[in-house]
Amino acid sequence: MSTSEKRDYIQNVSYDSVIFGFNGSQLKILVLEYHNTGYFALPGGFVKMDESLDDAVKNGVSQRTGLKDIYLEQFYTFGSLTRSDSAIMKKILTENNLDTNEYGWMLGRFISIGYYALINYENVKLKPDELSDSINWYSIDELPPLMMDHREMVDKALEVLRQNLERKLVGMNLLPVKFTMKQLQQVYEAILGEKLRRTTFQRKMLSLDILVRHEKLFQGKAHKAPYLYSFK
Amino acid sequence: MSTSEKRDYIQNVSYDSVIFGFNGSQLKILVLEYHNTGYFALPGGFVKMDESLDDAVKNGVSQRTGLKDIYLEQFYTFGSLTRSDSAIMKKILTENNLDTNEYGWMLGRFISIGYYALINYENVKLKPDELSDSINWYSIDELPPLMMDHREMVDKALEVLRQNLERKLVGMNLLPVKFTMKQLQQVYEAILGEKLRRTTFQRKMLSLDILVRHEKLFQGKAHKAPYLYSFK
DNA sequence: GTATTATTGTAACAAAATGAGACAATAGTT
DNA sequence: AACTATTGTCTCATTTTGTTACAATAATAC
Repeated sequence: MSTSEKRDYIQNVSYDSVIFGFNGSQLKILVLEYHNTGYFALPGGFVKMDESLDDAVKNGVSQRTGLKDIYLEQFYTFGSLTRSDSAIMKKILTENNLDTNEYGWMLGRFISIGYYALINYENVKLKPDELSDSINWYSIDELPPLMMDHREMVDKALEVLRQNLERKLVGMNLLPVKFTMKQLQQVYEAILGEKLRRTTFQRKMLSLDILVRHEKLFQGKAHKAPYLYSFK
Repeated sequence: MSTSEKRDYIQNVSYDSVIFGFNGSQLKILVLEYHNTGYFALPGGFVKMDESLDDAVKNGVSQRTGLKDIYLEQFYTFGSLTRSDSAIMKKILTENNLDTNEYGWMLGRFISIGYYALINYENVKLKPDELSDSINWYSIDELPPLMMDHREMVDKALEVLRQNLERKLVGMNLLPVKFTMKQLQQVYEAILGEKLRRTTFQRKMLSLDILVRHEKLFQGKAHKAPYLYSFK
């Protein structure tokens, strides 16, 4: 980044992303850790003056995951005065040997737009950015302490995701193209945080008329092989 | 406004509000018209550097309606590049004899956070601001053409309001404290845009255990008087 | 007073959706 | 060939919702 870049971005506006993936049994999100600070945070970024908000988020999430065509939903905009913390940002800059004059604009108050992404866990190639040590998957019930209001963001993202689960088709973004009914049920259970009845779930899904049944999946187990399905 | 105020506001960020009221039969929203321009718009404003987003909206809506303790919900943040239109803003400034140098910051690209408000129609005392001719109620199905993306905002606000109708209690904000079952049903019908079955609606509402039944309301009509209810 | 009218509150039954359990089919193992 | 665990579907019970019916009024008309 160069000094001129300050003017390229909308001032005091950022975005943060809650990137959901599903490893087959648990719902996970991506969390990064800033160099030498112990600060864990959601992947975020800024919006260029000549770039739409959606594109800014899309590009940012793509860079970090190596994926294109990411399913994104805006879930809330965080605008309280107390959410920004200049001391935390200062430490992040200092530990990364960045000039706090040049990057002083990062210390101000930010309104941040939250997006969640649903991605296929297995296709991801994680790429830390310049400021961060690492970016890793964490189970949503085993998150490290997140800086500032990022924990609140995760909770809100999950709340909105749960609400959208009934209205929008979610599974297709977290699963491979072909999946078993059990896998689909596990996605629902992971998002809702509760067990569902197998027979009721299957009846419901089939009655929605959104699935195509394919060949069976032989898993080498000593029981009946399940069918594979895909979304219409 | 003075020149110094430019620095008091977050640049390139605005809010817009969809203020819903219910006149007894129709759902209405507040729309203002800018002086000498023919431009109809949603009430909006900017966010001061030392003010939370929620407070900015709360204050703005309060000033225009004369109400306190307004029920507000954030519904979406609009961040496309094409949504801002400097020609329209310029005309608004010119027709109000405002210097386009001093107020040039209003011509730029804005990310706008949408909130909807639910208020008791009857308590409102409307106050146009300095830039606008008038502020008036319009039925949601008889809106004038709105400038920029404000029509899209109304549609999105209504969509989110409908979704929230099942989850959150909405009637209390659009009705007087005590109301009849019929009035409550009319609010639901106005929001959902469809007729509901009287008996089913009544049974549902009573079974939710959220209403208190009070005395009857004698309307001077030749039929059984309905009970008044309030929310618990 | 008494019949009339329109609306309200609730009951009764039908239809649909969901919960819960049972069971046959079956892919691999013993 | 018997056994095991899981899947797909069926059945019946329970709950929720749709629909109709009807008694209980508050004012009006006579």
